[in-house]
Amino acid sequence: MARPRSSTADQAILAATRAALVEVGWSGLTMGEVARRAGVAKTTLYRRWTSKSELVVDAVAVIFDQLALPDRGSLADDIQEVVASFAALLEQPETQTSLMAVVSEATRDERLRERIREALVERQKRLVVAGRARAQERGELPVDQDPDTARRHADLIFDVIAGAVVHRSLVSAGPVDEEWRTAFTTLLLRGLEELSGSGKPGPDEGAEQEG
Amino acid sequence: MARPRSSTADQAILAATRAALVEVGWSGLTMGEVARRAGVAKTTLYRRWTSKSELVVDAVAVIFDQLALPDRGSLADDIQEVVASFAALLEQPETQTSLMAVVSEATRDERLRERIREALVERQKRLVVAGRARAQERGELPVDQDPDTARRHADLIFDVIAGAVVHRSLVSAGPVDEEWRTAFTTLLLRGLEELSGSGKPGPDEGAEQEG
Amino acid sequence: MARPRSSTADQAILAATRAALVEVGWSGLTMGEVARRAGVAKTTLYRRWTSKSELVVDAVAVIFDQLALPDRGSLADDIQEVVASFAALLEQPETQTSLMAVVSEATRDERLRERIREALVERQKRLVVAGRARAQERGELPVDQDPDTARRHADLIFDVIAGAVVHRSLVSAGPVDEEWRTAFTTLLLRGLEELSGSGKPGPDEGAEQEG
Amino acid sequence: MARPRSSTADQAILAATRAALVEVGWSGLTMGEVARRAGVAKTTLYRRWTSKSELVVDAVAVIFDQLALPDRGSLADDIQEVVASFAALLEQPETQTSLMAVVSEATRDERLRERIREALVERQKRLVVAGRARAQERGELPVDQDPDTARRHADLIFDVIAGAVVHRSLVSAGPVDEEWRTAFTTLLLRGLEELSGSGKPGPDEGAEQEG
DNA sequence: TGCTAACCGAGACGGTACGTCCCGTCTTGCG
DNA sequence: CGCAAGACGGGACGTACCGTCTCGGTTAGCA
Repeated sequence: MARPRSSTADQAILAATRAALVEVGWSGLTMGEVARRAGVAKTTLYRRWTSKSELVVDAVAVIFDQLALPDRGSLADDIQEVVASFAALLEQPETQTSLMAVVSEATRDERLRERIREALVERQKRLVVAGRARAQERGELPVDQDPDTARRHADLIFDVIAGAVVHRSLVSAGPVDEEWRTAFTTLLLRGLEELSGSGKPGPDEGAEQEG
Repeated sequence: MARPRSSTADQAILAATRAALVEVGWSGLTMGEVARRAGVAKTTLYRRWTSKSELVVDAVAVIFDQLALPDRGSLADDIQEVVASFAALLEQPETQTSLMAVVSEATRDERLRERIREALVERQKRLVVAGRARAQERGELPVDQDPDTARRHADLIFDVIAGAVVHRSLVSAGPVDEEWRTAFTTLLLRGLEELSGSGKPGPDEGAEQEG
Repeated sequence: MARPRSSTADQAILAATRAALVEVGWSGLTMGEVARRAGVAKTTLYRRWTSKSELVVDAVAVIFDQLALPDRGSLADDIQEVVASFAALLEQPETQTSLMAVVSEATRDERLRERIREALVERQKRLVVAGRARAQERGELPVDQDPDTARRHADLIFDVIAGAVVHRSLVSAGPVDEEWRTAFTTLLLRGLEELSGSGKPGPDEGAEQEG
Repeated sequence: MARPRSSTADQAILAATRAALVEVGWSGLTMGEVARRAGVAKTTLYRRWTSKSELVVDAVAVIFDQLALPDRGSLADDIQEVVASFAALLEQPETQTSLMAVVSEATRDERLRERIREALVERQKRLVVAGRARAQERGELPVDQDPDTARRHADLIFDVIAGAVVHRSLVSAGPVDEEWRTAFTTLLLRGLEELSGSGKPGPDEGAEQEG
């Protein structure tokens, strides 16, 4: 009956949020400033997002959607690739701050936790699923017997990869360089085989493509 | 020549910070409230810590110092143990929020990053070092040839364990239960052997592997 | 276009200021306390008055507006009257302190000086103007020839009366009693005639003095 | 028995106070800053003066002691002279601010009021006494019959002169220029004659309205 | 095609916490 | 044992944002 909400405003707000994040970071980001940049009233902003955190989750989600998994020919190379591109994303200051800050807020806010799962975790888990499928096609990993186990393994692998990279770059504050990526991939690769192989031997040469 | 700083005040402030964190959480924590609880003037507080973040790093560090690594007889059990106790720490809401918030702030603050490395990362890395040494004594892992490589491996393992557990519980928001711990340990264990073995199969798996 | 400022708040703030002045005096007066009493946020207060001084000028101005000049039948009596009522105002401790403190601040603040001129000086000069007009009607003083000279004389008379009374009661700390008022009026009255008469002898002293 | 107080410190403190007053004014003046400039501990300062006000009264008193009354040959010229030199003093910003601020504080502090009377009022009243004496010698004013009346007249004159000049320059914020001084002197001179007109009835009794 | 309700921008509002400044007092160790 | 140095508990400052609440002015969709 009455006037509908302007969708132009939504886009302007998210764009303004990203722009402001780059310039002033999470803690310097204020609702008032986002509103000002978007040429929008604070009221309008609060009508759509109840907090800075929710706004930032939505604004940041699209950045992670840029991640892709080009086929590099082997599982090892695919892992190295995704680790490298994820680390590259985390080098952008606004991604770092936003991600951690939002996670921090979420520890006290179930609603926000849910939004993070939807907008970030589940969306990026696709990379793991794709990588595993590809490795299975190549015969590098055994084909899943049980879809439930498959999902649990994918979850674990996602947490190990994302967790290790984030911890390395943000907490330990060390570089995610060639050397680190190689060592990490080595560690992960054998672990993966073991996990998937359920007791089968896994010398990385020897019976390599033996299945 | 002048009056020295009161170490009583330091203790009172850190204790007050921990107490307040439990009650009101990170975002509810204010410098004024900490000062009030500690029976101290705000100025005294700012004379020692320039921000809420630095204060919380120091206050939280002692909580992590409680982590220990009792000898469970095998590397696998030791890993399971440390994962379980680390996860238990992360179940306390104030630990969760504080840790992530502080990491988030640190992305824009080198000084804070350094304090985190000193007070948290380097201090807890001792668990990995101890676990590896013990496994080497038991013959579960080959003895280090090169101290530098040893350190890099310890760093990697620390990031993988801490990162995976944190990501699992805080980002993916899944439980760190018996099942997850077992799967994670399996993954990690084989990866470790591979990493340490420099191509050689682990000593006690030798026969098994080669069949 | 936006919400207009609440005039209710203005009134509440000025009233709270006066009330607080009576209770705690100038130096005990804080912006925070005024805001609390007025049921108003500090920001609202600072939006209108940039300092305690400006606020107090406005709050005190209305007290001085109570001054009136009832017709006592002669210039001498009118002067005695205004001196007495002005001195009575200055006996109130909050008027004393506020007035002097504000003048003191104004010596370093042109903006405040202007506000004092507007809110106090110009407003109260009306008493002098009215008194002179009445005296001229009565024939006690010659009618002004030149409006500019008239204004300068009024200014001078105002400074002499206000200055002498303030100095007497606040600096010399002596009483502005009947005796002092009579002596002061005597002094002022003859001076006035001389000033206004532009060389003409005063009506009742002429022969006496020259003789 | 114990070590005596350093009198050097006293001089250094008063000098530092005057220097600081010139630079930062009354409101910018802090005990800590005075101590720092004087190379003295705050403790030492508080041992001698209990408040900023008392310190400033003592520091400012010596400035007023510079006032002198050279003989200009006539009462009118002497008055013009003292008004001019007093106004010149009041043009120095630190004198203005300090004087008014101290008077303001004094309205709530009898001890300070007494110190002002001693250090400023009584000391400068000498100018009036000297001027009257000189005028009486010249025959411009009748010789005093009663010392008590003489004192009261001197007090009144002092309040009128000091009050008018202070009010003119600090409250009305007008210039104490040649024109103003002349008008003021005219007013005062005739008033003085009338006031001194010994034994004669006051103008508002006796021959009040033409008689 | 005009009514009218929901939308919009602007920004004032009552609040909370901030980090700073200065207060006046209290150690501490040098001379 | 007086002093400088400066740490201490305390209180107010003026600012920055918060999230809510008027304000008029502006659409959009039903009548």
